[in-house]
Amino acid sequence: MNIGSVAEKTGVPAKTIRYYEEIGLIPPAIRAENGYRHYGRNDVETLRFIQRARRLGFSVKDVGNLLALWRDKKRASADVKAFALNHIKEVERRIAELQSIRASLIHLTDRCHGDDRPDCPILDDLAKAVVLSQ
Amino acid sequence: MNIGSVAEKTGVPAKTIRYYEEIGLIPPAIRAENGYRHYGRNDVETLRFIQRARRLGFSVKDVGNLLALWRDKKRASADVKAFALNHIKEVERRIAELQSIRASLIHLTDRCHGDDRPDCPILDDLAKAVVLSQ
DNA sequence: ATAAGCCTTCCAGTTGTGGGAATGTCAAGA
DNA sequence: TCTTGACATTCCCACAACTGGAAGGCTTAT
Repeated sequence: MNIGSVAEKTGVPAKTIRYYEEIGLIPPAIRAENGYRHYGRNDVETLRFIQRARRLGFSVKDVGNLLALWRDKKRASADVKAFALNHIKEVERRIAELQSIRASLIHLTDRCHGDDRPDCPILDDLAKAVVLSQ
Repeated sequence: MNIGSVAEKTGVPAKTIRYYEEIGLIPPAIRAENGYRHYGRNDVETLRFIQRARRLGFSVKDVGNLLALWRDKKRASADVKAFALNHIKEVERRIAELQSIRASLIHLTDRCHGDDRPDCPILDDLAKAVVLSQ
């Protein structure tokens, strides 16, 4: 299978597959006579794994660790779980931060009448005050 | 005031102030005889504005637009409000995405017993299945 | 004189791709 | 057979928003 077919099957763009190879996330592909990269089923499976983990917000580096755990058939499931729980904590931190930002923004916009007049508490507060800060 | 004092007063690192100048977010600072950048109260105020807007998740480009709105004393408050509401929508999209990711991760970890045994639904699902997908 | 603590510019690295150029290869149709 | 289109290759640049570091200049105090 050429890189284009793999890209189609996995949803990972060809360019990204080459990048993953370059940074060592996946091993170098076997080359055909013409120099084209050649892939098999395992490669597709691996790239799907990577794609799903990426969609779950794991960094590429994290995905590397997950792949290592995946390949190590003897690791304790506790290790994997700890890793995932850690990532959940990180996601929750980001959610909390965004929610705090959202609250501040809503506070600002609520007090802005939003008509033709120029005075606007949003900019006033950005300029002068601390907005809903701790 | 030298760049270091401004950095201290505003919380924006000196390096970042130079960067903002370079990309045109703030105008080039006046230089003293010795080539040092020199700042006044307005500059501090502007950088505080920028800092607050950045903390509210506005991109640097967005901050540029906010600064323009801020300086244009005659713009309608509706313009500013629309801008902010738009940003709220964007923040809410990001929150929703993260919450969906979080739900998937929790679904995975809940089914992983997390002990010494090697079998782990987290990796199994990443490898084989579509996780809580639409 | 020298040391510390500022300041300056410039260059490179970060994360995870995407775009595009220049070039090579393959399969199919006129 | 020649050409055309759709692939593939490598290489380098760009993005966002900084951050770090090197190499050097200025100021002030000791």
